[in-house]
Amino acid sequence: MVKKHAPPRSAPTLSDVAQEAGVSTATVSRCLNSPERVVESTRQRVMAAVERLEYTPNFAARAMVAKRSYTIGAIIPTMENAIFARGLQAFQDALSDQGYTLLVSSSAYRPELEAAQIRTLVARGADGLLLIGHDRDEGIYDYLAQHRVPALVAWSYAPDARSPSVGFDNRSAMAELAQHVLDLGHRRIAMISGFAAGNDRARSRVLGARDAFIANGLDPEALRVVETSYDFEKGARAFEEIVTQQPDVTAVICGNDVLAAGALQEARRLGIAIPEQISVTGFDDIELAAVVSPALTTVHVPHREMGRQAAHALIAMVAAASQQAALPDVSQCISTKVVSRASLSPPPG
Amino acid sequence: MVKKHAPPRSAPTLSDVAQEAGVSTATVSRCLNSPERVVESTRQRVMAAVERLEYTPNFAARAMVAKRSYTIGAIIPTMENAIFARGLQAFQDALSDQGYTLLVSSSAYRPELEAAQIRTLVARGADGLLLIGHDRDEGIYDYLAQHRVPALVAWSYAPDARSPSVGFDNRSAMAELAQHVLDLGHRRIAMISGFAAGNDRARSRVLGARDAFIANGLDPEALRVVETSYDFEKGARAFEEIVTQQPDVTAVICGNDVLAAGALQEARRLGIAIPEQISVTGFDDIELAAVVSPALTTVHVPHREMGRQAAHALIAMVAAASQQAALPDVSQCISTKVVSRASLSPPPG
DNA sequence: ATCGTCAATGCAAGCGCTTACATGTTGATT
DNA sequence: AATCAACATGTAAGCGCTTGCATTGACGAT
Repeated sequence: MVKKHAPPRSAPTLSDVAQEAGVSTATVSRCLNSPERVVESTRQRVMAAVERLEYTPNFAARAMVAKRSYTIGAIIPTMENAIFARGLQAFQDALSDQGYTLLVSSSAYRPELEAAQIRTLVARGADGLLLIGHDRDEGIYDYLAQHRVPALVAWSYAPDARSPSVGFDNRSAMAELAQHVLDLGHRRIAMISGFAAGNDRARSRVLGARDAFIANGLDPEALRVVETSYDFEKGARAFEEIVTQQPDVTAVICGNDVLAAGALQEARRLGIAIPEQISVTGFDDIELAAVVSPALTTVHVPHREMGRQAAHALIAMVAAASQQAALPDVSQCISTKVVSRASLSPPPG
Repeated sequence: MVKKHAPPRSAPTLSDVAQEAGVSTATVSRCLNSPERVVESTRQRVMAAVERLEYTPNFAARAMVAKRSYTIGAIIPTMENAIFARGLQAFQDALSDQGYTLLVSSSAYRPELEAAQIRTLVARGADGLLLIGHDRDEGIYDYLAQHRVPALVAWSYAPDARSPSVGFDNRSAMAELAQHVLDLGHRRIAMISGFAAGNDRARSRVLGARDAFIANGLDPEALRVVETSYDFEKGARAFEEIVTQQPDVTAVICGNDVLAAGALQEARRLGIAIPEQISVTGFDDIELAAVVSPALTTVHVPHREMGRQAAHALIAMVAAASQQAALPDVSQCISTKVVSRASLSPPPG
């Protein structure tokens, strides 16, 4: 007779544990979810059975009945560069602490992809969503509202937008940085910006720079802006374009550190001394900013702090939503500050 | 009399659709999952109802009965720096193309955290897991086997390890780079490595460097190794330690580009010219490597390619597992190559 | 006309869990 | 000793879906 293997025991279920411990499934469930409701002695017996069987509750089943998945979705424009990485890491850490899991997607800065991913995440039962920036189709907010999935916007603070946000004021942050540039005496300034379409952060930063021009009695249109995608290489190309077409610029304000690093690299290639001939500034203060040479003068954004706050805010929203309560006001403006490093100095001459 | 709102219609279910279309739930389910099994006319009626109600299947319910979640979990040591970002992005893109969603966690290089996260992801019903490196407790592999969750290791190739892997040969890649260093005439060499404990990649890289020493008839113990965590600042400190204690070194091999960038920064601070006084090398070839100055000589790892391949491999494993089939052999060694840039030159003198 | 066949559809079980409600125990109170 | 909280535990319904099996009816063959 052929020796029978033990049937490939598939994952133990609640009732396996119940049987093993000699109690009902309800008791096991209670041990796991509200241990105070079951008496010490039973609990120990149950827990022992749980250990012995290496039981782990089936998530789908739990989510189905609880109508909560303890999952948060995040859709970021890209995972490739470090812009969102640090903040997202902090976001995830804070989430884990509260027993939530993170589902991430990246949209490659493409609105239609983002919309599709939002639907996917909602269909997957995400309890809440983290979105970057405010700029998106109204219909998406309707969809979210209808499905009762709270969404929080990060990386951009806008108190009266459709969604609450935990972020910073891109516009005034950039205005402050531009003011530094102007204070040093620069007047022929160009800006390399991320594409403005569908990106309120990029747009606000340009507006901020122009604000500073206005505040100094200058024509804001004198700020030449080159738009491109957030990419080293693109930053380099934009810088090249600027110095070719406008050889007299003395400062180039970049929409973020990645673009600025690209500009620096191109400058080196072209033999342009930074900051002696041209000053360059960044935005975000990712690690890169301090490592390139010359180190970048940039706007420091406390990404970790923002990520953590965003997690708490979103969890609060989810909790409120699950009790049908009114959404709490969780919006928060995280403050930024300009950090001065070597890449910015007075104009030559 | 108070005007009643329509009851906050919660998400429509299969049976809502069935009723709307005048068919049974089974038919609706079939329309959605195997449309060829239902006749054209009925299908149209059902689809119309689906549209009208804006029905989206409940994911948890589906996952529960199908025992498939179309979710892949990935646990990476950190999201903070760009080491894993690019590969993970490619991994995610490939996954999305196949209808899978990615669940990510980061373990902060802490084994116990990683173990906990593996359990969480399995409990969450991940169909498969992407893990970085081979080094972990045997028990984890047992756990995974018992739960029938296929796991693929990436960033490290080891054909006879417990798990299949899609990665590169850290050891020989580093040996090749070290050979370049030796070829230039360097003999007093130090290495800044990531912590070796629990990190086979870090260990292999050190071994690789020693291999090159041996191949050149040198004492492998002559390679002084400083271990630290993968962090700019730590790289800087380690570099400082090395040049203080061994002022005669002419080359510092770093375990990755982040450490190397830290070393570069510290060298600048100390007024040490790279590569004139000391050469520095990295590993990974993340974008950073080309942007710092001097640009880093490093080992180029095709992260995107690796991510994509890993996704396909893992999906194949999941498919096999779900049909109880034997796991296909998906292991793959991705080839790397040394890229020479300015940070490495012959020793002074 | 009768029967068999097969495609289309319906019926109903059950996935693993939570929870309202029912039942059983205990000990304090009178 | 009888009564009754108050609490511990069990019973069982059902969450939304898929799927094996039963049923129906149309059609061609006899």
